[in-house]
Amino acid sequence: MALTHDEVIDTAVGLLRKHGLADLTMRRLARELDVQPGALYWHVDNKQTLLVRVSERMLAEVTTATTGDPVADIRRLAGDMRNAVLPVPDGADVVALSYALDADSVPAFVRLRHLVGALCDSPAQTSAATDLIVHHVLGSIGTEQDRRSADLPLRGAAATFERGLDLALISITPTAERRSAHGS
Amino acid sequence: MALTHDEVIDTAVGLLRKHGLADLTMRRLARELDVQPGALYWHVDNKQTLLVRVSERMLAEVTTATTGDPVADIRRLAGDMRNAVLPVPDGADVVALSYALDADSVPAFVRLRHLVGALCDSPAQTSAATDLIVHHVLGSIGTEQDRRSADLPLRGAAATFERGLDLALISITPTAERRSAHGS
DNA sequence: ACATATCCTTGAACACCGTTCAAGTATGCC
DNA sequence: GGCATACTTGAACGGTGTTCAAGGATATGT
Repeated sequence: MALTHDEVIDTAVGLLRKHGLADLTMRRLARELDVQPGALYWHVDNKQTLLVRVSERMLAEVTTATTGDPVADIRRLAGDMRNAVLPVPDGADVVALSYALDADSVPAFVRLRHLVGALCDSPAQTSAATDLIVHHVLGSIGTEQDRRSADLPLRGAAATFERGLDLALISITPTAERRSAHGS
Repeated sequence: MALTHDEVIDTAVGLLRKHGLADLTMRRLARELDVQPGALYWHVDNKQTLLVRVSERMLAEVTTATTGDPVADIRRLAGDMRNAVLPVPDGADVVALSYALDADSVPAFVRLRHLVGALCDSPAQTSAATDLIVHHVLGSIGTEQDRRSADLPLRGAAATFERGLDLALISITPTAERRSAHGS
């Protein structure tokens, strides 16, 4: 059977999930597929674009339902992204690259921007708030993964993630709701 | 003359500044110092810790004066960090690693945390807000650098950075000041 | 002045890496 | 069968981080 683009990407994701970026090499990937390294270059331009595809695949199934409350939806979407990326070593780095290079090709990012837009007055504010949230999500995950791979303790990473996300959300929550939620 | 730890780090910073991470190799660094690659390992444990030292050196001179207004100080400190890291290709990646592994050894981070703490009620909130700001600063720079190195347009990166920072700051600005600044 | 101990460098090797490309093999179509 | 298109091989090119026995330099003690 001939190799498939999807087969290459899926195997790459599997390799990343199991061993991290250091072991996701073109040669290792070729070995995994019982193929010579050169064969991969028929299906993929180079390693960088392969990583972008890997990132898209990692986030492909992050598409939660809408509840009607945009703030709750954003919180849930961010949490789902974290759950999808955190167990994949070096996942945050890979996803950050694809956010920079081609954010529009990742449905999860498009949806996040849409949800944030519903709470913002201007496109500029929507961009700034979306960026802030994405940077926080990917930054938190990245820090956590860097520490994990260096065998350093993680001291309540999940709670810090949620708290930071809440702070980011405060800035785009309508003032009325903000005051009522202040005491919690 | 014998090689010095500082000389190695300084040359590494210069190399990173001029050519980016791809050209900051142990061999290239050794060539720059007219030395065999093995000699570097007397002064540095491995490449990862070398990068952490490089990051510390990059941020070493980011220590602005205090004006009395913590919000203004934070804004200025964040801007200075951006100015220090942005012109160094792949600088954000390198700094993110050192924030994850050893944030306390970078005075700029310690100072930021101190300033944020002055506006927060609890240590937990201080941690979350500091994380949020650092993630935004490094995420913005990282996105900008990734796009630059891929020859993609940058569409008002500086303005988006400032706006995102303002949003993050809203969440820790005392409510009274917040209402008065809302109309701008 | 000589021996010793510590500091630092060399040179070579090990086991990898991403990428290219002419030449070869399959596969489907007329 | 012939032919074009789709895909793979095998080998090479010029790199990479890291280790380590061996050796050279340098300072200290006598």
